[in-house]
Amino acid sequence: MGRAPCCDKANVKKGPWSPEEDVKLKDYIDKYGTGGNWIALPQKIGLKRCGKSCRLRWLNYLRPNIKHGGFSEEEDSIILSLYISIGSRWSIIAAQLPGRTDNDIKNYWNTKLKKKLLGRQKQMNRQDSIADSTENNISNNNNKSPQNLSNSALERLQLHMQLQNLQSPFSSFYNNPILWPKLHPLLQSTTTNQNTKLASQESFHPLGVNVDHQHNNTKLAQINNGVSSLYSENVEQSQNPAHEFQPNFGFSQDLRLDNHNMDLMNRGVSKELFQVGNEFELTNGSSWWSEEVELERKTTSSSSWGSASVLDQTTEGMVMLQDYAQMSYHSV
DNA sequence: AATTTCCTCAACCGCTCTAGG
DNA sequence: CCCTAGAGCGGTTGAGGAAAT
Repeated sequence: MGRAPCCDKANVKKGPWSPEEDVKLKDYIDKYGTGGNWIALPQKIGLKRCGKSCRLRWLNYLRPNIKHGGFSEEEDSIILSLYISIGSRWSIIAAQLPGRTDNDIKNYWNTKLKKKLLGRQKQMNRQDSIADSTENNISNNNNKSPQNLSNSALERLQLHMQLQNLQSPFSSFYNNPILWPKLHPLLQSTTTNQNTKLASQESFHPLGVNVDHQHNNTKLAQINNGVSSLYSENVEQSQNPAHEFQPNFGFSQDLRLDNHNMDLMNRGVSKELFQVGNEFELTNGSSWWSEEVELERKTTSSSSWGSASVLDQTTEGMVMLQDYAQMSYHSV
């Protein structure tokens, strides 16, 4: 007993779209819109296609103002930063890049950008192994990751590692993966803040390109309109009476958000998060930070290391979450 | 020139989420 | 509340082209 198919597979055409099909679909949507019902749409137009297929074709290819290929370095930066912060939430990442589709970004990441980065990481690793083979052995043994660590999370950790290595190659914490999962993120934050400050003092671009910081900061600041300020202001403020804003590298805080949201997810309340101005509020009226403290009090540790969760659902047209991205390239 | 291997990206699959009855 | 249909999303696949042998 499986799930009922969304359409009659036998009478549905699959595979690449012909130009005629494209024209039919585009003309219809241009004139009448989707009508809010993709499933019914192909029948109205006389297309032997699944509604989902029509939707995908429209969103990824036929929709106006779609850009294909030719990602700029700025786009690379944004993708990388958001990937590190929130993982493979392609639709959210795509929302930050006008004209780009989630599918496009996903493909670009999987086929090019990731390799570009990991290529640099291999270079770094080779240098490291010459410099310190002992430490690497320990590290390799410890790299046998917990099975509950998703690939996405691992990849993000790897990228963090790379960023940190490139910036601060001798940072023992980042070279010692065994430390990561064992520390509760809340505890981790105090440790990593030191590294964070250090790391953010130098200009850096993981792709090895020159970064126009001013430009990027402007762009990235636009992205940074939600959770990061939430986190930095609510949390850092509580820890730092002087309320000194520290641009941060994202590692610890990101993980804290992950854990927080994983906790909430596990409790089935994450859907109830809403963005209220610069802070999130639970529907019961308590701030998420107070909720976090409460959760922290109740739970001894959080074992979930799944991919990041970002608060993204709001009503139509509202752009959500976003941030996060305690962008890597901020210089102080 | 022929064959094999690698790479890219459009499209599909199956799952979760959401809204409406 | 519960159920269901449709929308949306992320992971995966495979056809076709490019590069290597």
